[in-house]
Amino acid sequence: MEDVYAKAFASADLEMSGTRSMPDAVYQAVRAALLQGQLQSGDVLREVALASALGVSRTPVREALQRLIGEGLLQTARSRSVVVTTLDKQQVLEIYALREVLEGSAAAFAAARATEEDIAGLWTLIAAERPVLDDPAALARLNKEFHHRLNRAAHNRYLSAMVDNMNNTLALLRGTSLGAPGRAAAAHDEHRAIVSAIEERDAERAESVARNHIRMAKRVRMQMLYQHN
Amino acid sequence: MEDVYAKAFASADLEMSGTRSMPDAVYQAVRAALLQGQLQSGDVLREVALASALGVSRTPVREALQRLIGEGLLQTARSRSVVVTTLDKQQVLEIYALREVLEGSAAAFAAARATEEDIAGLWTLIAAERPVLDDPAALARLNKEFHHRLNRAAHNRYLSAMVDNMNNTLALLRGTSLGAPGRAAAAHDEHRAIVSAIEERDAERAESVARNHIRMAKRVRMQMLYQHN
DNA sequence: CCTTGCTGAATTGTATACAAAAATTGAACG
DNA sequence: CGTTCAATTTTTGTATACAATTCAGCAAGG
Repeated sequence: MEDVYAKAFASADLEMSGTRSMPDAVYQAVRAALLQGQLQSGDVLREVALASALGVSRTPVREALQRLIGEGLLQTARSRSVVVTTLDKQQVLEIYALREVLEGSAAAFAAARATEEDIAGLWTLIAAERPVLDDPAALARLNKEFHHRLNRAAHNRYLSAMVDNMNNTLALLRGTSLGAPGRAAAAHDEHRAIVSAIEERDAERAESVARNHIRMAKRVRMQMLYQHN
Repeated sequence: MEDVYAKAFASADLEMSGTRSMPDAVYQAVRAALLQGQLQSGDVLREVALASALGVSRTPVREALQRLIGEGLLQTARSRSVVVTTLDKQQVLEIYALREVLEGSAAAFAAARATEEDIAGLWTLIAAERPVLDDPAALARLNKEFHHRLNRAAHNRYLSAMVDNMNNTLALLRGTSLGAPGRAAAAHDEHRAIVSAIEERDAERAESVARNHIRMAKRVRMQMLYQHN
């Protein structure tokens, strides 16, 4: 009875604070377990096990799982069972291709629409990166927050939702590209270039450097995953 | 007892053919009613009414509604009730801004990756437009199919899903911009320009004309909705 | 005439019972 | 030793019961 949930939801006693509904609390808990890697590609999620681990009935669990399936973090196997999504090489390439488009546009939009507060917040995050450039885990957290805030600075909720979704899906891949030698410093510089362009309201340059940033991340990622391209 | 479901699901006896599950059949039925305008922005969807209209219990209905909420076609009001999404002007602008990015990229990708069959299919659809240029309803159907096929020709499933989702959301707005004087013929020409660029494998031009096509559609739509810009 | 608060009806949220489907086990057989 | 099939168990799908919440109508008071 090797129970994956014991480990994934050990201390997670359903933070109902800040969440309106019970399915939402389950959603948050499972999502966190996915993004933090406590659940990995291919892992099966069983309704009763999840329900008892979280102290609710199957009904809200099912709703939460459905939602995560809709977002692409989970998928149904042909036997009805729900598993953590596995991305093949082609899917990873498609996601990065789209991410380049979306984050490039987000940067361009941000150059036109970001508020001074948006820009100040981005600089603060970049400053926070410097002391942890050799701590991939801490840097990954900051990096995620940086991209989230950058996308929000575009002030287009549909765009933000889509980019966040793409980035969450990529989080299913184990490890972070920021651990590769020299990548941390390079990413830090690229972040600065993006925010500089936004600050100068240069949409064209913002898009260009943002796209370049994603291409670099893709290159490192593909090397880590498949040792080529 | 003014029942909106009687009209929306009168003859819809749950096409379970071609759909794997019951919630999926409900999803298809509600989605069709939404896209065909039998349900309009603000309409409330009640679980028991829907369930009895479709001859199932509330459980699969709830799953279908959750899915449609996730896609943005439905939304929950603060009182827990589920209503058809209402888009305000700002949301429409954001969707068109994103659509310009996405369909532009789709056209650019298609220029690189479309198969000969993809291109032939697009020409066939364009040819089918000509005889119905003065029938907005028929043209709208063909137009939807054209954009769907164009996006698929990009061969990026995430991009396709996102564009389709944006277009479905826009379908919640009543009427079609293709009814505006001269718009049908113009859109027809723009479609030809897009496919020509793709056929010539000119990604830059494909993106440019596709973006222009969306901008034109936006302009007409905003005029229809708000009588300006 | 408008507001406020109460009561009953309607509606959604959650749990659970039961049915259907899938997975597993183990025994028989090659 | 491996394969196949049947019986058992597990797991998911659907319906339904019950609880909690929200809504509607109406009466009393300002």
